[in-house]
Amino acid sequence: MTEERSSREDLGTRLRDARKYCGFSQEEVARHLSVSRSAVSLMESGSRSVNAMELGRLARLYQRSMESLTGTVSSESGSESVGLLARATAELSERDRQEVLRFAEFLRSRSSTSD
Amino acid sequence: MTEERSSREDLGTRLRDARKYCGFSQEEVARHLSVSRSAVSLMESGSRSVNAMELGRLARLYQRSMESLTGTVSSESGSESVGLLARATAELSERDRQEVLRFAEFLRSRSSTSD
DNA sequence: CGATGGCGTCCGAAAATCAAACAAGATCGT
DNA sequence: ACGATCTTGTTTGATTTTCGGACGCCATCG
Repeated sequence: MTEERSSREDLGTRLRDARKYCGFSQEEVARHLSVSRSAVSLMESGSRSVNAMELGRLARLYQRSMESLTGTVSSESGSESVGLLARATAELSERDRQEVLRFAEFLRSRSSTSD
Repeated sequence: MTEERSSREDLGTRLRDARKYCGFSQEEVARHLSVSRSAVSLMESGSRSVNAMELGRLARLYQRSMESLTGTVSSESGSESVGLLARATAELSERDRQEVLRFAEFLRSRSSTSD
């Protein structure tokens, strides 16, 4: 909950910075998103969550990538293996695929440090 | 409203495709997001909105960009002028900047077709 | 100094979300 | 083939969030 809150606040801060950088008022942004101005204020203070579509429109309005707004790293360098695994197992039988997935699940649960 | 709904369904479909491609169950994704499994099901059917943070974590889990999940185009080719404008006005006096913004606002309200 | 614009915050009403529960279909192990 | 297990969709009523309007505050404008 506290964790949730802090990253929402970070997002809010970035949103506010981006908006001010572009010279928009909350009112204008509100109209752009079809929400009330107070909603925008709450978003920027982290007291209201921003949904995916709103994030998309904001990114477009502010000329920024979504990632730069949320602060998430698009792709952690270490493992691009996920897609490849899926591709590989797609050709196996339903049975064997299940095996592989089970094993992968096992590995995931074993090393719970990373995602 | 109908518009809102359809793009949420699109997002849901992409989320479901991505999840299946990676071989995850809704249960696993739910744990990853710290939500109930039913929530994931509703997300994928478009009956529940996905907030920014959830979208971020999903993008990371599925090894995809947020844009590819929401289907939004990161930057519409036509106008990269917004950032530039902001940069330019940053050096003006408070007064003059207000003038410019007022003018920009006027232009925006004039041609209400685009964003 | 009055007016205006931008913003934060509070409020009750309305909507969204929650998790738990059940049903259904598929696949598994034996 | 049969029961066990897994995965998913859907419903339900309680809870939480969000809504937009209103108010006050502060800065700037005229």
